[in-house]
Amino acid sequence: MSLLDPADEQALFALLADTDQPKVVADAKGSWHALHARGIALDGVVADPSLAGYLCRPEQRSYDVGSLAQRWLGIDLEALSAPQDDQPQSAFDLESLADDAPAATALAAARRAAVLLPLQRALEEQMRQRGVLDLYTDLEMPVAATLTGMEDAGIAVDDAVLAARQTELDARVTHAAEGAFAAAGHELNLSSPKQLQTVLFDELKMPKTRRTKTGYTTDADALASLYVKTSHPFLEHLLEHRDAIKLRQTVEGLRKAIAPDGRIHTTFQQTIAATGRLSSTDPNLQNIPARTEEGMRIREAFTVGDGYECLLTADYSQIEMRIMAHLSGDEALIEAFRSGEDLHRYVAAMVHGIGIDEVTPQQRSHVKAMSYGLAYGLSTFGLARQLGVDTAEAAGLREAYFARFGRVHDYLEHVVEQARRDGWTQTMFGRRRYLPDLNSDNRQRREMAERAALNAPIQGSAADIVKQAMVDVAESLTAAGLRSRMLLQIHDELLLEIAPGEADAVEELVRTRMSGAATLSVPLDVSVGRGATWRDAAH
DNA sequence: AAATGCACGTA
DNA sequence: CGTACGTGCATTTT
Repeated sequence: MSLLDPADEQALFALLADTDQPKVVADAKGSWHALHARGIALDGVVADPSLAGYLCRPEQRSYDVGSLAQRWLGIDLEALSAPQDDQPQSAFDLESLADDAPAATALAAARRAAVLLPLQRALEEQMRQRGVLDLYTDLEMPVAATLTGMEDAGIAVDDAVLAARQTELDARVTHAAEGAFAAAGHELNLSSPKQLQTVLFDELKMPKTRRTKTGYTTDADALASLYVKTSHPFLEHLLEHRDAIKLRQTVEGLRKAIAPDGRIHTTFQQTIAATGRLSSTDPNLQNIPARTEEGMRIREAFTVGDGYECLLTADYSQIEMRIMAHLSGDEALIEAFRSGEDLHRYVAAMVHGIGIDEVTPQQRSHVKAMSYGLAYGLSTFGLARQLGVDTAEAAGLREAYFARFGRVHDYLEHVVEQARRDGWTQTMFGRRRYLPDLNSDNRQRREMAERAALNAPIQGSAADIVKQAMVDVAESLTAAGLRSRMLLQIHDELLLEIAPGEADAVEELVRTRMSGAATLSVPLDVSVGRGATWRDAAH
């Protein structure tokens, strides 16, 4: 039986022949644009990133052709393909298809290829029905092309800097381990939660911490609170060891990832995050340390490459809060952004009914935590824990906050309510997230889905806007004939490599395109920095 | 060898 | 008892 009718076969051949036309496919690894990156247009359009979790079986988040074919065409590719040791990972993995590959292998590959065109039709129809076809063609497809360029460019890394950091961290790890062993009275594996629990709770008789599935937590927060209670030197050394060993493994991973061209080429995943964000792997360049001095010294290793003038970072200020102001339509919060005052001081002044000059640093930081917690569905209990105050005080803060910013509260409730009714949430650009657990009988699952529901439109709209900005920036760079290029996206930040003499023009262009990527009822502020290293640029 | 759990880095 | 990720290690399961 042929899976392909003659018309499909002809269309497939046309598709294969047209190498200029960008084609995106979900291959066996869930990697979208990899094929496009290599200039191999051997595939059809089969998936859309915003369809995570419902084009495939709900419990499954991958987009492999097999499961898509199963769900949308009722074709079981596995059953059609005889198991083969040398079966390629996907139909498009041409290099693994040796000339003398067994006929059955070639047949299996052909079947996977053959299914693509009907699958493309089925999925496009789904996207059309769900109102996300434009999102796919006008945003995700251009983003895929942009990502290809960013991956190919990579970012220059100074291995000498990393080597120096590694030597320092080796010493810190050794020293901390020796101190910990002395304090414990014996050696142990400091990376083993199990062994740590024995030492902390059995040998040293410390008070029990929060429970995990397998025992008691030894996370940094818990260790810090144990240190407050016991002042035991073992805890100091352990925390120091944790910190140093984590940084060391980050540095080691980065060094291993340096390509022969002296640059690191990450892979951006476009179809993983349920909210529409990108993710970064091999290595993950979206979680390079930034908050501590030691972390910033790792960022010093990311440098401007030969033939370029500097790095430029551009990030959105408080983009999620701005989206919340826009989506909720809360006039007070909108005014807070329009005022040009320090946001958190302004909000704190409103919450406490005092003048902006009377806001204490602690009031500001508490209100800041509250504001950020809102978008995550932070509970009163969680807020209290984070601020180190009792739940009554946290509840009071929450009440005062919503007394001034009531529309925010109403909006968040409305989002969840509508999601429960529709089964999905929606971003500003129409990206959906399906949340079947909103009607779960299991309270924990249901409440987790509720937090996800109120977060998804906010995080997801931010992702939409940044993606739009990326497409616009890339288009403007090309249109202006500039040689500067985008290298990384870190959720609300873009990092570019600036060609000689282009810095001012690119900064202007990036500011314009980023702040104009969407029109909100509050301005989209962008802050820009330049420097020879990532650290220096991030100012 | 593969899966799971914990811990921790980023936005 | 705060969302979204990726990675490495230890440990358990297959």
